[in-house]
Amino acid sequence: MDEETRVNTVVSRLRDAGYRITPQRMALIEILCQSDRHPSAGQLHEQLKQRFPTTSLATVYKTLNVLKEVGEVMEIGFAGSDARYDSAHPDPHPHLICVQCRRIEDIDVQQLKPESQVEKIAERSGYRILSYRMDVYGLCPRCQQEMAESQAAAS
Amino acid sequence: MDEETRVNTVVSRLRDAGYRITPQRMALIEILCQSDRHPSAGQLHEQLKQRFPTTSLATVYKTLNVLKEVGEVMEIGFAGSDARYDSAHPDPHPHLICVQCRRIEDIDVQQLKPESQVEKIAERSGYRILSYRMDVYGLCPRCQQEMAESQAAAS
DNA sequence: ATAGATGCAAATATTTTGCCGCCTG
DNA sequence: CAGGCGGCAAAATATTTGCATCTAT
Repeated sequence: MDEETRVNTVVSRLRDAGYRITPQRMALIEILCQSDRHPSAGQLHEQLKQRFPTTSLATVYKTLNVLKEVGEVMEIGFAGSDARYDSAHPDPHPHLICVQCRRIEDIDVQQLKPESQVEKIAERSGYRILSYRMDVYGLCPRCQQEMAESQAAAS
Repeated sequence: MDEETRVNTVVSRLRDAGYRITPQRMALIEILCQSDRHPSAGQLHEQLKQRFPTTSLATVYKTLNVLKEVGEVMEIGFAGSDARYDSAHPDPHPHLICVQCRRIEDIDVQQLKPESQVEKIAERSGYRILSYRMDVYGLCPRCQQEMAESQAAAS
């Protein structure tokens, strides 16, 4: 799905749920769909202010909550850090997170099939499974290299 | 590993890292190892105050950070909510989380083998994988039943 | 026209930090 | 007895809420 189609999908979903499409919301949706990083509310606010300088952070949070409600953004929460948002790929999928530079990448689901495993869990636990989350933590190639270089310099 | 052994392991790890074993820390470690729930800092503080009424929440956080540092507690963070801690099972393992009552259960790793999948990710991404996290969200049997009953009453 | 949205500020919630007196090792 | 630790309060961070004004439908 290309970016424009994705934006239209989100807009329709909002409208159908009875929400208004304001310029600020429109802009936020576009920003969300453009970014393949996984921005925080603050980062989204910074970008939004470039187009609407008076926009408040509260509006960003309110809009994000609305988008969560209609299922068009996924929120990824971490302890001691702010939450990250992903609208380009609202369906559950695993993330690869660099513990050094905080970069968050999507993992190609082709590589990993958690769904079949999740079903097994449902059967044995009696839970009705709604979604899942999988994060893999590590050092990205860039940070590995930087650490190797700084170690070499120190010795 | 039984609870007493686990407590001793944590205590040794702290001592070896040069940290002191104070009565408050001892008590917190015991509380952590006893609970199979996944308590928050506030809940731990409540329990700790039963034995040491003057204990402050700051001390709980400081001790938890020390324990994280030596790798003897795992912190599980959520957006918009407080972090939960798990010392009984510090190795990475999946969690089953009820979105209604916030209960967090451990998933028997026998049911699920994320490690093999995680290795595949390492190969293809160039990341050095350090750990992973997997959460499955759903409704626990109890909450399913409660929802069914309240719906029946409403109709 | 009007229900709902924005933006500002203040409130909440969670976690961290500074400082001082106390206690463990 | 010395440096680390506990406790208190204040700060820092992240998110939500109240309210007056404005606007999309």
